[in-house]
Amino acid sequence: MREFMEIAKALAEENRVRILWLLKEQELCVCQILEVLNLAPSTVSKHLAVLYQARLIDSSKKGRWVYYRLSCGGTRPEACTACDWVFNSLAKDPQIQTDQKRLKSILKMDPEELCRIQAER
Amino acid sequence: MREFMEIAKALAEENRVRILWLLKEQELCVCQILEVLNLAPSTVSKHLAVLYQARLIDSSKKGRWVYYRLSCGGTRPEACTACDWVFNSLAKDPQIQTDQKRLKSILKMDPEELCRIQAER
DNA sequence: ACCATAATTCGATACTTGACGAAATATAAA
DNA sequence: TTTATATTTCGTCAAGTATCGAATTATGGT
Repeated sequence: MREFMEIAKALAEENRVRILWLLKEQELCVCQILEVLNLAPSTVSKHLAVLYQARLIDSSKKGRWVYYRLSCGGTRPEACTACDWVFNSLAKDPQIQTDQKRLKSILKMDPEELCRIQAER
Repeated sequence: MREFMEIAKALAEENRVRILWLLKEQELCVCQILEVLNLAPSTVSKHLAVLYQARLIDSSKKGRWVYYRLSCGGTRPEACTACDWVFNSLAKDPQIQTDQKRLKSILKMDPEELCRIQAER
C-alpha cells in the first residue's frame, strides 16, 4: 500500500504528470524539462525527486548534466502500469500536445546552448 | 487534463482507495463504510464527495440511507481504467485484505442494526 | 587551484488538505 | 407534528505541499 500510495501521490500533480510525458520517448536533463514547464529549477528538481522517490523515474549523471528517464521497463512493472494509465488517459490532452511540440523544438538544440540561454535570463 | 487530475488526486489518499475497494463488489451505505474505516462520519462523507466529484462513484438515496457504488461501467470508461489500476495494483495488499474480511462480517448484519450499534458509541 | 555552471538542498511563505465536532438537512417513525 | 436518526455542511485546526530565491554541492574548463 505504501508503495502504491507513493506512486498515486506522485501522479496527483499536474507538473509531474507533464514531466512523465516529456520523458515518454527519451531521457532529458533538468534544463530541458524546466524549459518546457517554465518553473524555477529548484521546483523542477523537487518534482523530479518526488517521481524518483516513487521509483517512476531513474537518473544518471553525465558530466554536469543529470539525465532522467522513465524507470518503466526492466524490474519495475508498477511504474509501467502507472505510466500506461497516464499515457492512455491523456493522449489527446491539449496541454500535453503543446508540451510535446515545445519539447520537439528544444530537442533540436544542444543542452549546452539551452543552458546558456537560460543563464542569460 | 482537469478531469484526469481530479481522478488522480482522488486516488492519492489511502482512505479513498480503501473506499473504492469496499465498493468493488456491491454498493454500500455510509454507515457500512465508516464502520470499516473507523473515521468520523463527516470525514467519510467528505471522502465520498471527493470520489463523487471525480465521478468515480455514484450515489442513490434509499430512505434515510445513501448508497454509493462504483460508477465504473456504463458511460464512464475513465472511472473503469482508474479503478482497474487500483484493483490490479493492490490485489494482495494486507490492509485491503483486512478491510475485505471486516466488510464481509459487516455485510451479515442489517444497516439498521449497524447504525444502532454505532449510535451507542 | 580557481572559476563557471547544472543541479540540489534549504528556509520561508502561501495554499491545500484531512481530520474532527457542532450544526444543519432530510427522511422515517411515533 | 414531533422525534429520532443517517448523512452532509460548516468552521477550525494541524499537517502537508508547491513555489521561490539563496546557499550549497559537484563537475568541467581555464
